[in-house]
Amino acid sequence: MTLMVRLSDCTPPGLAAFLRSQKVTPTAQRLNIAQILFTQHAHFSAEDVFNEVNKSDAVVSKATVYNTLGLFVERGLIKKVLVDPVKVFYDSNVAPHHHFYDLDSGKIQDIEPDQISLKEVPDLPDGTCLASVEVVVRVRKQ
Amino acid sequence: MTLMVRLSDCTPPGLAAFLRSQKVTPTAQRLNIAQILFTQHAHFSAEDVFNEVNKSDAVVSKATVYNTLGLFVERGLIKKVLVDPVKVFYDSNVAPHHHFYDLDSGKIQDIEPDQISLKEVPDLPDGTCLASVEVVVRVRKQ
DNA sequence: TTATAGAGTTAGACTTATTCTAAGTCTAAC
DNA sequence: GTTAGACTTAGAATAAGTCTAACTCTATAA
Repeated sequence: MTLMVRLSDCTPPGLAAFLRSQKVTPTAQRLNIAQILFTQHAHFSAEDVFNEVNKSDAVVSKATVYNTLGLFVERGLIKKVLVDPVKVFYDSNVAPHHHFYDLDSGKIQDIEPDQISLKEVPDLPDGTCLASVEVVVRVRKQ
Repeated sequence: MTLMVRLSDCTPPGLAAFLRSQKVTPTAQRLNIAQILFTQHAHFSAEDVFNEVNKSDAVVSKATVYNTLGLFVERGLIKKVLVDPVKVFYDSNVAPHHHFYDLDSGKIQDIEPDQISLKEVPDLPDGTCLASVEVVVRVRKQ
């Protein structure tokens, strides 16, 4: 269930098998979206995915794009990245890593996990368990 | 210009002097908003500030709330906190620290700086300089 | 003081990301 | 093949945040 496994076969049948293995019914729309997400490392907004998936002949509605991204997040196939105050990005790299966010260009870049790491994880608030640790390094021109 | 200095005098004249020292003209609306932000440690959404400031007799418009929060961020008096996918929070604690975000309740909590810290800052992308480093530890019930 | 320029504020319209709704379509299990 | 329920859809709805254009205040100079 790592990124490598997913990327090993990005043909429609390969993606369909992968989705099935994740208990996701592989519909035509989901395959189109999966193809976009899993054949390249990038950070997509919902709008990016919508534009990309509808660039060719395929037509997938906005609602389905949001539904599918939400489902994939729920299944752990992609991760939400909250770096921009106005929209959510989605990252098909679910391995532990962090992000640069360029305030001027709005571009997101991965920070490799060995490039940054926490000295210690703080004591969590009572009655809670860890969900994720996200580091965002904001940079600007110059 | 630390939090301590600011909190030492939260009377209207004290706040007015503080704003003036930060090159911010102390209007009635800004004083009302500053009072809310600087007399307690908390994380406010724009809506929180709007409700709080209009709870008593004062009436401050939504536009002014957004303008003022933006101005205070620009002047470094408060910080934006991006932890929630749908709205921005503002933190009157500008000292270096990080945040817990409870996915179930939506509550934000400070992580003291000695509780977490980075082993090393990664090499920044070419042509950029550091703006900020933000760590968000997401937790959930249990 | 008072006049004035420009900074600040306002209501409400607007924009934009995201969610909802209700009706139609597909999938898969029998 | 039927069928129940999962999936998709267009478009309406929601909600955070921004914009506009008119009005009001602040503070500086005379």
